[in-house]
Amino acid sequence: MTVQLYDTKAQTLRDFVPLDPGNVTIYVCGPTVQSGPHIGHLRGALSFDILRRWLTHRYGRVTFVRNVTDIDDKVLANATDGEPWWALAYRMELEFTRAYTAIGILPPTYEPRATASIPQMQELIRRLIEAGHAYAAAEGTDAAGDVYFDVRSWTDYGSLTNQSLDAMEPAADADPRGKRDPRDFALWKGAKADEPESATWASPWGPGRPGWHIECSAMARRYLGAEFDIHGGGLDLRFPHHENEQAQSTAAGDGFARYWVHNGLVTVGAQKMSKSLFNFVLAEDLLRERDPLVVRYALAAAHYRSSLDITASTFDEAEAALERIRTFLERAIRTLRGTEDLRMDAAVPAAFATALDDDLGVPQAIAVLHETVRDGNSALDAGDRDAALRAFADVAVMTGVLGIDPLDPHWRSTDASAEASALDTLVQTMIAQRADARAAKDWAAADRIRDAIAAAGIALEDGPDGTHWSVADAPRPAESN
RNA sequence: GGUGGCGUGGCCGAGCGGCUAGGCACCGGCCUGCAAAGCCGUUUACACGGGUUCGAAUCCCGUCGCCACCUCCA
Repeated sequence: MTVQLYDTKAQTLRDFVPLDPGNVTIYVCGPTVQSGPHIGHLRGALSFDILRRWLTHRYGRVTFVRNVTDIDDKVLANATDGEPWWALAYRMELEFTRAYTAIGILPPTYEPRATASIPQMQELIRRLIEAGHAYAAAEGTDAAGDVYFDVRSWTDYGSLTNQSLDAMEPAADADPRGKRDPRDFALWKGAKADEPESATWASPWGPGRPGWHIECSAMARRYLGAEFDIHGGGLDLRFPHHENEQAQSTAAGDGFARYWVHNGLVTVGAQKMSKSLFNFVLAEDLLRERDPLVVRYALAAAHYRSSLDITASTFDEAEAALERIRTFLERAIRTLRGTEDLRMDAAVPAAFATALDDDLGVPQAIAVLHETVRDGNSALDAGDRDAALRAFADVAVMTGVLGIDPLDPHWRSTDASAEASALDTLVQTMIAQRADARAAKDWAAADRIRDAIAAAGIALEDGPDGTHWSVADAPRPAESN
């Protein structure tokens, strides 16, 4: 009954034992807000959203931190045409939030911006220098003002990704820039003449800005403490980012992350997305074309550690599977209407819990979900109200945990209750006319009415309890909130 | 060169030594005025070659192919 997680550092499945079972702590690397979100960002954030939901289900309380990297080389480089870097960063941050929200990713407990924790970063650097694991570049070199982490001083360096310094690809001799070792990385970057003053902070080592890696170390410590349970991020962040984070924090004396969890990458045509290959799928485009719930389902359906290849039918299949779930829920509600506590507070089915406990086995959990849907449909066919009610409650609680409940108001397109009501009246009238035609065995007239309704994108279903309609192919706005 | 991962039926995608994963698609049946939805059933597997075992998709060895990281990247 314990949760197991694959720890990428240990390279094995480990029993998850939180420091404090009353408050599980998770830090996930958030986006560098240099440009808009793509489907890979969504997949990564979604993986940890589901992990967070499941651990919340298991432990009751999870403190979940996902940062915003709003100062970085790329942010400065991408700010052009008179737009200040900080304006770009905020504009992109809003895009990320919008996309995350659209697919039902819950807001983090805290969402710190890097620029709001500069003192904490400086403090960490100060401790590293004091401990002899960091040094300021020599005066007079073109690296003056920089502070570097001394990788040779920390024998544990490389332990996260199982690499030895000597085996690493030699950094093409390179310009040592006053480094003791070419692999030493910047903790603090001295201000450059061509960089805006607004991106410069005073420090004991002169004006400058923090290096990328120190940002996460400092924010994790600030919001979760010197030691916390889970550190997450994309597989591509393992090296150098996470390796460096771990080196900094542990060299400074912090316990840091106890479990490292990494999500697999999204590929398109079996290749990693890259701008040079023109195979980038931007969240904005995707969410304009697809129901956000379908996007969520499709991105969640594969195991979080496997790479997910996007093909032409990826989202069509997700949509069909969701439709099956939705149809069952709606059918059950119609049939079981009047039953007390339709959405009873059911515990999740054991098989479902077992699947998620096993390294967040969402694919198997979804298999349990679909089996329950089938059982529920069978029960409805057989008129077994108790069994149907049980299945309904199970499906509701399972889709709730996964955040894919089709009936959740979150997925409803913009408030259209008045329109929906008007439409219902209209369609009900036509259904009644069709019923008359059918009663008179005037099949031609009945089919004409059904065709007319179908032309409007509305599907009819004849059941023992009457005819029901649903919008067959609902276009949804990109922003549902 | 170093460190990891992957190769399952028409497609997606589980599987961690023996018992049907699941979804989509296809075909047959039930239901229906016809459909739709739903239910039942059938079909197509484990890259290749060895080995271990009573038994392997699952463990071991080898071969081939693919991917990621070692440089900014979820």
